[in-house]
Amino acid sequence: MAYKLLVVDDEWDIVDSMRSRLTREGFTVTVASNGEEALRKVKEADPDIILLDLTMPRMNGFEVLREIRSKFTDRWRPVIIISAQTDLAVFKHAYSLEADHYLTKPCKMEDVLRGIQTMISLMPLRMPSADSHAPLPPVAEAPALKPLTPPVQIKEYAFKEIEEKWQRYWQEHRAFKAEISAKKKFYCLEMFPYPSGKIHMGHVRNYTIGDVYSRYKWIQGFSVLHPMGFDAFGQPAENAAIKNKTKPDSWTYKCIGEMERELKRMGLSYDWDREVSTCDAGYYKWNQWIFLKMFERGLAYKKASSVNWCASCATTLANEEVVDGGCWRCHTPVEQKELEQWYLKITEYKGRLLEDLDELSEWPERVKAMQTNWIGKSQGVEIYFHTKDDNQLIPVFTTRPDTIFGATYIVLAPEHPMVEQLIKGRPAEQAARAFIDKVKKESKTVRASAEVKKEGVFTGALAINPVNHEEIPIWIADYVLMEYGSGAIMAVPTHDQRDFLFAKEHGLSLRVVIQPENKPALSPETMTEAYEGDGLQVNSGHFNGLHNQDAKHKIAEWMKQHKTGKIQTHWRLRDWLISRQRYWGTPIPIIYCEKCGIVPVPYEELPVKLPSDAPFTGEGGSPLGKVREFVEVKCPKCKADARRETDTMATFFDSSWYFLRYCSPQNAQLPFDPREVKYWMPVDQYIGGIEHAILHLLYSRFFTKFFKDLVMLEFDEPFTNLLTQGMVLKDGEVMSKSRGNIVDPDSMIQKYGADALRLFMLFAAPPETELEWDDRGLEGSFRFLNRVWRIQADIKDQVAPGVTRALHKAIQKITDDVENFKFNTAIAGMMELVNEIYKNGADKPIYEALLIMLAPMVPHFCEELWETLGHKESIFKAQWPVCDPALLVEESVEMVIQVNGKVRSRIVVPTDTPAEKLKELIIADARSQEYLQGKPMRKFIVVPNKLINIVV
RNA sequence: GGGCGGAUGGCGGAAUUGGCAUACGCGAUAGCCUUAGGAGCUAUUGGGGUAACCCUUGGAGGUUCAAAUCCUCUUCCGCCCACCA
Repeated sequence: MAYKLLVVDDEWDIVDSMRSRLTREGFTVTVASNGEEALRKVKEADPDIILLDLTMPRMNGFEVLREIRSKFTDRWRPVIIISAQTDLAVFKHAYSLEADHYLTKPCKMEDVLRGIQTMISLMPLRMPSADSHAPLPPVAEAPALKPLTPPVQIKEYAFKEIEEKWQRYWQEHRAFKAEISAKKKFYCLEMFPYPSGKIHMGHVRNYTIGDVYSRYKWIQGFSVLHPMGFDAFGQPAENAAIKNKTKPDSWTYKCIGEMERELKRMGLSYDWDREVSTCDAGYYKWNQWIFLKMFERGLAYKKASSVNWCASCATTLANEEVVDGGCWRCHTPVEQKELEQWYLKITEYKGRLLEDLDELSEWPERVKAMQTNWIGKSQGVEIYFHTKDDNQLIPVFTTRPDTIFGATYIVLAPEHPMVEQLIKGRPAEQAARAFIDKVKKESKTVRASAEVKKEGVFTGALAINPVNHEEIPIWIADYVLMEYGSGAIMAVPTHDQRDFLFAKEHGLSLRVVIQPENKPALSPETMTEAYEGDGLQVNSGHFNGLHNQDAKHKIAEWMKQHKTGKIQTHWRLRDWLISRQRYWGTPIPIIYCEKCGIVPVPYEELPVKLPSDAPFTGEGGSPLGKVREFVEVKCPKCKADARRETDTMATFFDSSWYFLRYCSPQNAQLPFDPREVKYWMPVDQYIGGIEHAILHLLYSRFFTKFFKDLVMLEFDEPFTNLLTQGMVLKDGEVMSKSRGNIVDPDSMIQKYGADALRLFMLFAAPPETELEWDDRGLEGSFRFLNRVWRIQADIKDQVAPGVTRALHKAIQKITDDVENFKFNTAIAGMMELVNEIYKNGADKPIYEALLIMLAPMVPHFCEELWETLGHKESIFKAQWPVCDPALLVEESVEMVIQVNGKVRSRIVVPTDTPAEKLKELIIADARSQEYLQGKPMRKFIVVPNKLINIVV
């Protein structure tokens, strides 16, 4: 039986070593690093023996022991105290609390094991006795525990001091100040964070990747712009305001401060002088400026649309705030409410947004595919159906005009404007109205998520199919959306799965109009699902026999001629709703006047500032609407009493142009200085999560094109290269609070230093793929740094030529890998070089070259060693090592000899030995001959300096 | 349902794009060393077999002198979008 041990100590390294050693001895080991955790673990893991340290923060060992003795009395649980306390009073007190054994730190592992063995041997003798349930006898007051001298510095390099030292150095020397110069520029940008106050592993990964690349560019001699800022508007600040009675601005700035500190502890090479926060009036002023420019050009406009509305909170809800059809805060059922809202006419740029994707050769294909789908250009035909009774037009959009002869009914969305007149006075009116009301009540999310079941009602009206003049019924169904196409479809149940299901459900007729080739013929009676593939036209009048792909065009053409339809391009992209009925965002700079209507705030009055004293109750609509001084204004045109817009902008607006603001963050005349932008833009490398593949990137592209149209920019696309980094997982799952599997970056920095953390993040996986968090892996990175650290103690004057060759091979590989973001293999290359150095030694130039290549990844560490080696300037002023191809050439190579594709032998030959010579050598090679056995060679294939394959 | 991407040792991942599968790291095993312990150093580590040798990149087939890589079929997984007409 494996005994279960619980080891409790606040010193992580002791706990860890005990765990590994005791596990090796065959025990099941649970660990805890503080008293509270220990008690929880006693309950969960039910340990047989407990090893307990006395001095721990918050709850000391005495208290833990007391708790264990009073709460866990079901059986005897030996407790071994392992403590550095040598005071007799402490010793006595521990025993008075029924400790079973006391070991003084530092102690030998053998003593620990012996102690455990003794406890095990005693176990059968010590059953729970009656008096163990009795309350503990009163004991003398616990003696004070002496604070322990901190454990000896076990780290071989003092990362803490080193990291602080160099962070200070970079700050004081403005080491990463971006400046316009004659040098080639490089703009490296990572998506700026929402200032939640704490960084998470995703940030660490994102920013480390960007940091390595920009530091690499620094060393390469580029003029680098590497800025950081905060996407600081948004709901969490408002929620915090309601909950904690704070103000959104002070809460946000506090979070920014905390986040900044954490980012700085990562040692990131930002030009902090260019920091931007979108909630600064100096920033959002330009949001308003841009909005007005768009308004002038008719790109910002107002239109009614339905929103999720909570009647009890009197507020709008984002889709994410609708939980099970109810308000996330008060669970009141969510309704759809029509509100006048501001939109941006992004659809005006749809063609350019689609076409210019071709320019983006360095973007991941999948991001481009996602954008293409989002814009959703599709070619089709708008077919004109008419009602039978009063000849009213019902246009219907389809991408499958080839199936028109199979249309056996048409379906309107419940919101379709013609529904009312169609049902009026018909027998089905009652049922139809009930159905429409039911659908209207459902929020969009509910309606979209309702799977499979397709509900609908017959209007009682008929329509005429324009190609064959057939009379077909008009239905209303929830599976047709008003937002897409014309809000009406022709239904072809045989060739569209949704129509098929609906027709079967409601007993509507089916007709096959496309027969697949080389497959059994379809018939409506036997079909179990729609056939959506290609085939030959049947039941299609004079189009019979055509392939449906040809018929598509012929039928469209025919309808155009007979004016029964028109060829139409349809786009999925909608205009962008930017109104938010919230406080913590950019106020939309608009004034409503009874006489003059919608009046823009004059430019010279910008910014329209957020009032700082808005009330936060979470109820009764936007807090802005309750601030009289804000709402009540004079009309800029006629000076009459007027009302200010209380909606604010969606935060996506803020982030659609921040990369331009970084070029001249202080500029008071314009959103960005054209001279600076001309030098720095476009962004050479953009790095961020895939979750922004659609909206943020699309909006940024839209803004860029808009600025180009204002002649403020000369380029079409803002981001030349895009890298979408993968997520950080723990145990195969995304790290999240709800899963409780968060690993806090800051605590890892405490333990191993920022450099080790950075190194691990880069080494564990390529940037694009998911990264599985692994404590052990981080330790491995830390170990590697220590290995490199120790080389300094043993630098040779001369080394074997093999080491120099290894260096140059490494330079070639690492340079190529870093350039292409293959950091994991770049680090593997460095590890190989270090292994070589451990075998054969290194001289100073080799060590220095290694440090320079390592510097972008572990900057503090390399700066420190660089200084130790006697350099006065930062390592980032050094030259990136260059590979000398002449040194790569080896005099001899080992070649693999294959016989019939299987490795049978190897020979060492001079480099570039010709094939003829190789043949001779093989005839002389005994091992090869064994396999050839005098059989004639049919083929003799040579891959130079690598491999020979002989076919017999 | 549509689109994109995956599947390689006990684990994270390599493989110059068709040329020695498993680099590098983690974990594991043994030894050395010294320390209370950790750390460090050295060696071994895909599976089977005493060995020669055989097998192995989710599965089945194919192309090729040669396949993780190309082709066909198939299974499973992940992400994004989606009653999109």
